[in-house]
Amino acid sequence: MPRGRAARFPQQQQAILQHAARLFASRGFPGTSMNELAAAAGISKALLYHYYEDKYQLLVAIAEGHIDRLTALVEEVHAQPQAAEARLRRLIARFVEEYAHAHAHHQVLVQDIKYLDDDDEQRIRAKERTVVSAFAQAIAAVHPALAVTKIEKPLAMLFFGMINWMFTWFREGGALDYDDMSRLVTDFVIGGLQRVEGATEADQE
Amino acid sequence: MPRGRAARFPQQQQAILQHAARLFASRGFPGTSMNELAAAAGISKALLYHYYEDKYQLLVAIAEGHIDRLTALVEEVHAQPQAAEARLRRLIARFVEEYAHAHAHHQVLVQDIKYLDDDDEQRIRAKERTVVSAFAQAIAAVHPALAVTKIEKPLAMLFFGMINWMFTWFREGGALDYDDMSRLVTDFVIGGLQRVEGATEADQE
DNA sequence: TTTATTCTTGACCAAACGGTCAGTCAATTA
DNA sequence: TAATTGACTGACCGTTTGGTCAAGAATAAA
Repeated sequence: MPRGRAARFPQQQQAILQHAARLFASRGFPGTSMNELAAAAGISKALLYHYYEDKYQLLVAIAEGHIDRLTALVEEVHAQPQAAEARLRRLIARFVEEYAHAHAHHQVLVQDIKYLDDDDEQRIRAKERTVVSAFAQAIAAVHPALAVTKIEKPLAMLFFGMINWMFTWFREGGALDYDDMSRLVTDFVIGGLQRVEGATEADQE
Repeated sequence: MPRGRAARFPQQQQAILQHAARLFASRGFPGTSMNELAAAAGISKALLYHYYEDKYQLLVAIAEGHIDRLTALVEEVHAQPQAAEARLRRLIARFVEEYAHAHAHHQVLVQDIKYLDDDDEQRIRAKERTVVSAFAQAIAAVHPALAVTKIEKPLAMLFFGMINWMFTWFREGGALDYDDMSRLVTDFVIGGLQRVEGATEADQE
């Protein structure tokens, strides 16, 4: 006698999340009202609450979904057997690619994470840390000297700064495309790491 | 028979702006209420409106004040006669220093600029562009080949990404201090630029 | 001392907020 | 086909929002 959920339910939920990500990204979490979101999704506000418990759960779903995809990406690259520098290059290229694809979700992850409860924030930051660690490890594999002075993580963070910020100013259709950017960032990082390695070795003498 | 403004007026205005910058930085512009700000400043909400016309003017004052200081900083370094690489190093060091000093104001400039009216946003973004251009120029002075392919500005933006992001993760008291960070960033950038110069020259052959 | 003005506040306002609710309608299944 | 539930909405709720206002206290110039 019951009646199951409609087959469209997950798609509709996903569509709402997509609109939410775009709005949160451009107007911020507190700056986005549920009325705006309902209008953007083309449904009533009440129906919004049929698909998500409340506004906050949307934020959690966006942030957690994105960091989980990044984690999966790291593991995917890690699983492929290849030389250290090739792996670092591949990692950088795949991240630029993923950020370009999930622009809004990524912006929400970096800019609206502060609106999470302590519990949720800590859980998601922990996942972020594993991603950063994987990057730091990939860096240390190319330049073992950097791990000696324990600056692989700060260097990984400098890299994340570059590409997080990239999507606030980079617009496709200009002189450079994503491939150019990916190559530019990769060369910049590889060169920067070499130089820092040289400088730290000089310091230790 | 009149009565001038109290001598404390500008200081009080400045103190309020300081509290506003800290709150906007940590909770976002739409996420900060005037009640919270009044409480943080230790005054009534009504008195807040004696010192500032409305909430929006606080945002403008924070953003514009900060970008004006950065502009002044660029001109100060530009006025000193010195070699190209020394000037770039000096510029980077002074920026890291200034960001460290005006942490909250800077965060507001980068994260809450989107809440400005079109007019104000355009005016402030124009000022930002002059700062970026100055950096791009300093980069091109060290590596003229980069200007040929017109990638000095993207490279300058990669640099800004590094240091903008830096203040979301870097905390004094750890293994590295600001001087270490400044040196690390500088070496990283100098090395990265060299490598990119080499790569672009190879592309052109 | 008078007088004009600033400094300061608690009480207040309309609008917008996140969220709820009663109820309509359509689909599923027994 | 009758019962049950999911999909969906407009009207509504209490609270908080940015902002105002009348009025008192403090203060400096005349």
